[in-house]
Amino acid sequence: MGLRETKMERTRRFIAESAFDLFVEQGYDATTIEQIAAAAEVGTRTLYRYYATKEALVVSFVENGLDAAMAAFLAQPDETPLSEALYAVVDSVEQTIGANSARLLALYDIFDKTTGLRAGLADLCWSWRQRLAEEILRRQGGTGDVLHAALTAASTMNVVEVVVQTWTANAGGVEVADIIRETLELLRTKAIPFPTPAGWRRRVSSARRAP
Amino acid sequence: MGLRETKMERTRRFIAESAFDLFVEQGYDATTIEQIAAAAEVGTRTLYRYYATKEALVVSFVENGLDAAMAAFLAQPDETPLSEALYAVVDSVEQTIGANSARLLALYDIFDKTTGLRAGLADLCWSWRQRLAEEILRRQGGTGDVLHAALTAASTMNVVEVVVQTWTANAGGVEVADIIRETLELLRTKAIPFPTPAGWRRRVSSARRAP
DNA sequence: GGTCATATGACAGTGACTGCCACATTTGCT
DNA sequence: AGCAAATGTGGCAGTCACTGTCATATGACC
Repeated sequence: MGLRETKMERTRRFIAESAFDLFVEQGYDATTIEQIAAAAEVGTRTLYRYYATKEALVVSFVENGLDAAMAAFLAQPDETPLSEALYAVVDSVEQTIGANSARLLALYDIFDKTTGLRAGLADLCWSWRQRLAEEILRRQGGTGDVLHAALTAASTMNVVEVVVQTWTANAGGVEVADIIRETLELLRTKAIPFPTPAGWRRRVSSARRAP
Repeated sequence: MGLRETKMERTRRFIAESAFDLFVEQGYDATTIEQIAAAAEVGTRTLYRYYATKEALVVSFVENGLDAAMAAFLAQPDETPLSEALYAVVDSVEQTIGANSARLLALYDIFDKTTGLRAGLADLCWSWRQRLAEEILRRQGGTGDVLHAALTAASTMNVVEVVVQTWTANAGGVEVADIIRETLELLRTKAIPFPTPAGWRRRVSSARRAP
């Protein structure tokens, strides 16, 4: 790697770091781009070449975590059952949280103190879910059902979101591993009720008793 | 209802209407707030009292649909099985789409032509999911599992999102009712694989074979 | 060491959004 | 009807995120 790229990587990190510190210290809204640029010792125009928006400065941290999770999923060989490959995602999230718990708590504190920041996070989850759906479909060799892939991706993402949310709601006082175990246990033992039109209930339940 | 409120309601509607027309005509980004205010015959300052942000002008349409869906859910008596009450949500969405299909297609066209608008939509879905989870929990008399309620809400929302997305992806060429039927059929017949650690596979599958 | 590519930063400008204040309209009371 | 309080309206000035442009500086390659 050339000197140039090394330097840029360092500035990139330094900018996010400075921004994060300022956000923690005086809040997201109260912090201007100019202040961040000054703290990071770059011009505002340069800052914008590294991070397209102010939001991106915060979201990038979560983005890194999700990228790691996606990588963990893609690293699974195609022979592994899908459910295990999906577990790699959850596992990666656990590791990420475990490795940066203090930082992440501060991060999520910024998130819910600032209405409007959540939108960026929600959007990130959304596009990530899209990508996961595509990967699941590709993994099944294109023979799979698009709808089914979308639902699978969405439901995995739900697990991640619920886990993270539960963890932050408890201010990190509960082990992530425990939350994950509990959530997956719940999914295994207690069916999630899905929408069912009134008329079909009898037919369905009798069909289920009939093999 | 007083004269004042009637008038305000009308302006509110007129503003959104004018904004929508302009967005369709010349694109979201290319339309300024001043133009919208001019078209709606109000001052910009007044416009902001009705819609807090430019984004809200677009999102409000979806918000109305989701509000109707929530109302449909809340209208279900507590005795109805949860799965049927959740169906009321899906059903409401179907009705909304059926009643405004042309308008909604134009709306979603704006959404995916404009990067950054999606965030508002994603956030709306997110907060709506939260509300649904709370209502599910309350419906079960507080005895229910928070995690389970969250997962149920999320998975219902997934159905809605997948249905709407499939419908817009087909540019309205497929009946919403068919998409819904197919999606629910899929959920009924084909289990969604959830994350499972590698070691547990045998134990689980053998447990399942042992009634 | 010279040259080319590319990163930087300053400047001016646009547009979303806000606080403030004077003005107009509705409402409620007599 | 008429007055007063409450509340909606709109203009103006100002802040701040963000962008296009261009001169300058700096690492990369020969």
